[in-house]
Amino acid sequence: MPVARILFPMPLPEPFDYLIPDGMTVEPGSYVRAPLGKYERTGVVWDIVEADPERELKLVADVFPTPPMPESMRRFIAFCAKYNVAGPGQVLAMALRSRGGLSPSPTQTVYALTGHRTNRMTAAREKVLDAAAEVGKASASGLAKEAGVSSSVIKGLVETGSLQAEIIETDLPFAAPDPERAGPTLTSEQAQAGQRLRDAVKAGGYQPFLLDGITGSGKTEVYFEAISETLRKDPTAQVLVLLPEIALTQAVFERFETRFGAGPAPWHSSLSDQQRRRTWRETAHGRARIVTGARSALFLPYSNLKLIIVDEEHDSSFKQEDGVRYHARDMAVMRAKLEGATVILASATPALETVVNAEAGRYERLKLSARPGAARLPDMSLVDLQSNTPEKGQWLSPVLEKALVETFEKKEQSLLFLNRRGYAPLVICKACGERLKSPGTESWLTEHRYTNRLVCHLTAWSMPKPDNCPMCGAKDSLMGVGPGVERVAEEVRVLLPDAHVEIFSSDTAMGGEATRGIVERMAEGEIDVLVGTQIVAKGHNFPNLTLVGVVDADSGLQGGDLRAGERTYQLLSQVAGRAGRAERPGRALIQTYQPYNPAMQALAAGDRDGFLKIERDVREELTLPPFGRMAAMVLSAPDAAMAKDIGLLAGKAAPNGEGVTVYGPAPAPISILRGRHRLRFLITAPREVDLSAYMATWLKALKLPNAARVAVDIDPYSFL
DNA sequence: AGCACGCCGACT
DNA sequence: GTCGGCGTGCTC
Repeated sequence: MPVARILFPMPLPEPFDYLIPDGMTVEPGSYVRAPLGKYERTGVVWDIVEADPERELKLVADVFPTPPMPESMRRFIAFCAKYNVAGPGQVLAMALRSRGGLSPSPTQTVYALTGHRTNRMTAAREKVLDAAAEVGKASASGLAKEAGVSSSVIKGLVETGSLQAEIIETDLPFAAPDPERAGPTLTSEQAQAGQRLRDAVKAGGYQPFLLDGITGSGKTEVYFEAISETLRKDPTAQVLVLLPEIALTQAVFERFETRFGAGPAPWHSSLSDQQRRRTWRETAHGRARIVTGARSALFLPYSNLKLIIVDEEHDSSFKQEDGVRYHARDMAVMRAKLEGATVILASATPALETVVNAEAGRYERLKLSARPGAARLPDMSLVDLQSNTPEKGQWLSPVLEKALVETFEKKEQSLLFLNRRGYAPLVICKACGERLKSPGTESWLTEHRYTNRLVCHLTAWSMPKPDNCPMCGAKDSLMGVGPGVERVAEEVRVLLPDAHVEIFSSDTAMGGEATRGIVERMAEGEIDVLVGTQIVAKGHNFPNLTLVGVVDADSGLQGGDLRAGERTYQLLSQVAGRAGRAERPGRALIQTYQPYNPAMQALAAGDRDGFLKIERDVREELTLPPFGRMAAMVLSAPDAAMAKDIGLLAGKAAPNGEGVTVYGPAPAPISILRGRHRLRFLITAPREVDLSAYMATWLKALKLPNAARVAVDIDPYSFL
């Protein structure tokens, strides 16, 4: 008697066994319902084995009409669980993040004109027929609302035969992209890279690429060639394009639409339930041919995934930092391997890990070194703040001020970059010296003048700015310290009273609509100086932007983070790359107190490879990633005493491992977060050690009180 | 994950 | 005497 082993999307240690009732067709990968405890739940048949006739088992209740999850996907889930030290069920839960996707689309009744006019017309009926002529097919309530009448009028018109009811599915299939559509004319360099990708897709099988092209060199058009070939070669093949969440904009959607005549299926955290189940269902049935999404789109149940593109592959948003902690870029490469697919990692500033993989021959490197047309990379120069100090209480050096004035006088645009939201990143009391913190954390409150509130950027907690110091009660003693984008914008407004200055940060650009507004005004030249955070670094093209000023280049270098230098280099070169993308040459001024830091020197010289070489040597010397492995274990408890106890407990439980070094426990850099006291271990090992297995053994040996929590992070990025 | 079972403190 | 706090263990 065959038994279905069903994996549930829960943190259970293994799949559970169920009998398959007579007449039910179930295969490995089938999506099923089965009784579990008190309720019936959805799971996936992991495999089918022979039953022990002695065992009393429950029966599989139902099978969904969805194509079974392919074996490659099940193997991917198993790998992902093992590698990232999570339960397979927890990983499966990421793949089932759409409630309705397993069932057929819900339906809706819509009404359309039949062309027949009754002779018993009334004013209300007239209005409805007019509305129907205008909007086409619509629901009864929609039509009634449009016409400004009650829905009983619709009912009457159906009875007289003027309107006809029609049942349609609410989740429509995505329009099919057309691979034969001609793309833009490519430069010879682009065409060559594009042809290499086409050849790889034609040959089939696992083939990893690093598409290494400077900002503005047309990486997108080149990987569009690979997409086109994938769709053309196999009419059921699917393509996944992973993008940083922040880059999933209307503009990107439109680029796909222009190239392939149809937009991609979207997947990201702010989709509605309806959009989510639509993309999920269409992907599972193989009807969505191109999916663009944030990191979680990697866990959609593609029926025939043949190409994965990780755009901006160096971007740290591909690292998931809670729940199952995984790196979508690394998992994408593994998924491509299991699917026998082509994978393209694209970036102007590839991660050191990726460059090392390319140099070792594990990835094939394709270089794009020129900007098409007249566009040139901006001239970069460092502004040494030691000798070029801004006036007290200001943040723009005389050199940068002069450049801003010149640019404005030439009627060109400037962009000032500062990765700090709000007005001031710290608020202190002049009377008692208190630094205002968010409750239950060690994190400082940021002053926001725009809303007149004090905000915690870590927990999003906020309060109106009080008149009196909450500690000593002194009146009007609270003072914002340090620069935020609001304060820098204020400084520019004093410097250039006639200029139109705007702020671009996640606070001013809530939602796509406001973002588009700012981007459009900037593109049309209505804004003279844009002061922005990280959000300005991505993708936008502003033809008249010729000056980029980096207000505080050093801010990213602090914190003792393993990748601080690398990240600073990537971010700043991306920001600087915004300047001079059309005919006019651009320049970038980078304000720093550390002009001799290798990252700064490399930026000024435009010597990315030289910088990577220094980084590489340092990491190799210290056997840090990618030359060694690293993991973190973060423990938290509701109070300091328990935190100390569990730290000792966990330290004692650490197993011995060949070559493994355990550092800690140390207070986590943000040691109190949301009222919980946090400790951290860092674990390093040589490359050949299976650090995942080591961490799993440690976790198993660890018995902690219920209030304590543990999280394992393989290859941590954030050191918070 | 969700839920039941169970064992101790404060209430009609 | 019961109601309900959340620690522990189970779900094929």
